[in-house]
Amino acid sequence: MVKFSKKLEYALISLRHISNAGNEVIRVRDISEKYNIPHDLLAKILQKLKNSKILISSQGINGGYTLNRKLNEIPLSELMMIVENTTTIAECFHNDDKTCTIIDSCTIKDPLSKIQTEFENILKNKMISDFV
Amino acid sequence: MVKFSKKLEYALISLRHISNAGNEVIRVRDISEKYNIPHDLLAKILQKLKNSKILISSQGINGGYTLNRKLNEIPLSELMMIVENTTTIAECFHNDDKTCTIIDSCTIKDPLSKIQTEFENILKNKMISDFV
DNA sequence: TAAAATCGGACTAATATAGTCGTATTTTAA
DNA sequence: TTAAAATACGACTATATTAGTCCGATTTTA
Repeated sequence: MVKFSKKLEYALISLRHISNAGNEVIRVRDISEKYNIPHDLLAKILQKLKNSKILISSQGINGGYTLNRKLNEIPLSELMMIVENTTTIAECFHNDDKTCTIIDSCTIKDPLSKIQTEFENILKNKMISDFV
Repeated sequence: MVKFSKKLEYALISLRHISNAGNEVIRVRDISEKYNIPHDLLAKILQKLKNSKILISSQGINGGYTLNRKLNEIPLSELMMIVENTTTIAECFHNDDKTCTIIDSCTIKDPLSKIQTEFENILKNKMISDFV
């Protein structure tokens, strides 16, 4: 069955928590303990969110994370890319003005790719705020 | 990344092929060879489709499969359940007439379940014919 | 009756996900 | 100034899922 990953769930839980905390700086440990998420695993997920500018981090003894972008402006697809290290599938140029140069190797032709493409389009229109 | 399985793809390819063949009986070997799909694996997938009444099989030397239902009447979600041995997620009774009896343990509360539920609703409205 | 098809359980291999470990760096309060 | 506590990050291990294989049984018909 198609499943969404734990990493995605941990990211969503964290973003909700940090978002609800307003300007307060949130430590990895705070989230890890409250929601029973492995600390090291969560730490890496939040690092990725920081590297992609969704969170802001501060190191040191009073360090932690705060939000850098509004959750209703971040598509779910973007979050999935970030936490799961995947790149977007190739854009399809097989459009009306006949600019497609990759017809021979076009992956959209097979059924699974059609599903995958349609699915990813759906995810682009779902914002994180819709789920937390 | 969320991915759809090879089994689902093999099922879709097979259904398209059998559908296009009209009344002709199609052998596992025909599909297996034409699309380079492992024979034994494909055989089991088609067996499942037969057990769930999407295909009709005949055994023996001239045996094979034919279609039993129209592809535009089979939701993608149903096909996924069949080929991947999964059961549907629990129906949510948390509806207007307040008949929900599982609020305390309701899994829809966490973000991932919200996504999963929405996603499965989408799949119910996509028919196999939309993808093959 | 032999060939060729489906039937189906048990098994193995490959891949992806989840989680752990160790060490470095940064910051700040005592 | 130094110890504590936080993030930073690569490498590693464990677990779960998916993909594929193997082998024998049953069914049908030329």
